[in-house]
Amino acid sequence: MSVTVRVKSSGEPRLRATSYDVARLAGVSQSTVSRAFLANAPISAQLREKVMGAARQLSFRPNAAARSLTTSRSHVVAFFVPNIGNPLYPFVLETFSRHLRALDHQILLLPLVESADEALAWLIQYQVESLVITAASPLGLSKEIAHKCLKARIPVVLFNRYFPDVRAASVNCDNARGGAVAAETLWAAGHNRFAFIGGAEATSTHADRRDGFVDRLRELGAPAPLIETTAFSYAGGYAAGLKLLGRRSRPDAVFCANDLIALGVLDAARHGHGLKVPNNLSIIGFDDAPMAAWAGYELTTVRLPVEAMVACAVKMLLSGAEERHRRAEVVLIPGDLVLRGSSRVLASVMKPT
Amino acid sequence: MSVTVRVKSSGEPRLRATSYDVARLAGVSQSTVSRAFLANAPISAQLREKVMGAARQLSFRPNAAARSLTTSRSHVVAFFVPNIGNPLYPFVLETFSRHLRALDHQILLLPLVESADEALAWLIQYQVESLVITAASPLGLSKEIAHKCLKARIPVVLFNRYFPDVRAASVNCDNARGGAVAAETLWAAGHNRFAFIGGAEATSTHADRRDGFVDRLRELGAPAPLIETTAFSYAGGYAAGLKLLGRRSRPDAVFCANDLIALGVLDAARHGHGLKVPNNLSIIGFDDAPMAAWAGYELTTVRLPVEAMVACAVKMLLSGAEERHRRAEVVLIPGDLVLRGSSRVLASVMKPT
DNA sequence: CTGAAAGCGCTTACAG
DNA sequence: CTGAAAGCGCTTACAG
Repeated sequence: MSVTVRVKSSGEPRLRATSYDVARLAGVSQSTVSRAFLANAPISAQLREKVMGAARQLSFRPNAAARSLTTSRSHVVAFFVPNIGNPLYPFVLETFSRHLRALDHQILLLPLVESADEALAWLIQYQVESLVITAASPLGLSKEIAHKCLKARIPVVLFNRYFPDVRAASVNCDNARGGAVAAETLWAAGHNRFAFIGGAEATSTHADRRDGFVDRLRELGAPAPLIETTAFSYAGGYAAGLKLLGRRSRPDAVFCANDLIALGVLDAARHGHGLKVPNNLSIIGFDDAPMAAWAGYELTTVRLPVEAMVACAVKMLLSGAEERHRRAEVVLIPGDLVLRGSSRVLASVMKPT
Repeated sequence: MSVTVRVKSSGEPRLRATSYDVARLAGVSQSTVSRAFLANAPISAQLREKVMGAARQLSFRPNAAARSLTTSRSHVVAFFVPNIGNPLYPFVLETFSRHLRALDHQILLLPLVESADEALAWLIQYQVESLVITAASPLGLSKEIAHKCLKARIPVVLFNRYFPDVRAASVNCDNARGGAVAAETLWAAGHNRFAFIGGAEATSTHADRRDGFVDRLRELGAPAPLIETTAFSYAGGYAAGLKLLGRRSRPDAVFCANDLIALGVLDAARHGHGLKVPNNLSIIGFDDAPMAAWAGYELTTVRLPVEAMVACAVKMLLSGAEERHRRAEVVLIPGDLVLRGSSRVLASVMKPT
């Protein structure tokens, strides 16, 4: 005997309707109700309509847990977003949400875990189909999680991150190219005392942006830049900027591993050392966080192509489920330079011959 | 016959283990396996240990979908976060994540929906136990969603938002008190041409912050402030600031409905009108977003007590599940003023007699 | 196209 | 405390 839907006088169902309730109301079998909610099921338009009418009356929707149990598919993608401090990531998450909605997949947030094993247990418990990791967490946890997931046959997509020794799919901005463009831009503007201020050493974003910058400067015949490392944060950038710009021969062109750092450096230059930007110092960041466009900063930066990166990640996510034995792919998507006021444009403009 | 766990040569399970697999390996009944994973189930320490050992070998965790089906409890809380542009909300979400993890509840992100009915259908499909709404969306969608959820007996907690005509539980910063403190602070500093720049008129944050400010100024015998309305964003604040500060008799003290607006006004003052802050103009915001503390802004603001608000919201969430007939509660939690450089402190300091 | 029935992986009375 | 069995609400061969 199945549960009866009791209806209060006010008309709200007290218990949630099941497909049996809908079947009874529509005068069809339960299987037919089930088919009415399946896109390509064999069912006549007539019956489907009858079912849908009854379903509407009862506010019925197929129970996702039951569906997951029978199909062994949860349609759940978990997200591990340790870099919540980066103002770009809310937009990244929102973009993923939009893309995944179109494919009827849901976003479950991975809670803060203490170990990769705990994360894996959680992923298994919630029948997560795949995992998106948006950053390297300080303790190398995300790398370990990625590794264990792959071993457990849970597809992983790394967003703007990769690990040379973990064969997970990965979508990245072409960070090295972005660094190279920054180098070209600063060199063309007539600068000659360069610096790079990076974030956590172990991250691919740090390393690739730095290498792209350093290598291109060398190719151009420019002097080698100073290299400074700090936290991927405003406070980190401020501290590093304060220190770097206090040197005897201070740099006149700084490329930072992300916007948060660049904004900190910019404020350290202005408020800590009384420098003019870009007159005394050009600064270029990376990401194009919303604040980069603010009138108080006008930060020249390399824009992270979020939309294209997410579209690519989602494609990998879903294909990964089927061809999970495919080689791990690392995709690079070019990011455009956004020229704003924090960097000088032309050497000839600033230093007329 | 139940599914056998096949093990590859490399040792990774190909199919996920079930409680039957664990039972077989541990030499106990399947019910015992189930009990081993339940906190207060009747089971001897000895058997539990044996089960746990087998479970570890097979990387077994109880399937949440199956559990949800038998218990009719999903332990899933859905989040509707339309105000993703506010840099405070990533932290709000992170704080919720931390609090809910302790209670073993999961966070599922509500996708962008087109109607309240669509949202409700989604909530039913995913067996969501309760919904947290963190803001009013432009089209009044969140209000409608809150209303329909309550009718469908899905507990709703509004975060920093309430609707006079929807009896949902709600946790708020004491916005009116915050506005009053801003008024007191600016009046004590010797200002006398006040303005309030708000966001969407229909939101309680806008209305309460404005009313607290306006009312307290009246009580103090101060002149009534100009009232300006714009979008809850940096661009909105910048535009409003540009306009307001171009007036013949421009205000010398502005209180903004949130930090994003305040930061926009501040930049409009400095870069659009060449004004000095706080010499020519004091500005106070609301929220204490990370940027408010940046050296480029030093924004005086009322700090949203996120930790306390989230703790309270989580308590409501879980009690709401049981005492859903309780009166809708609107909790106010005081937020402290954070004095920084964007507001003058004392009249006597600035205008010595 | 339609319906009756088995089964997904759990929890929980029920009996011992 | 322990086990055998029913049942949660679906999907999907299977038979017609």
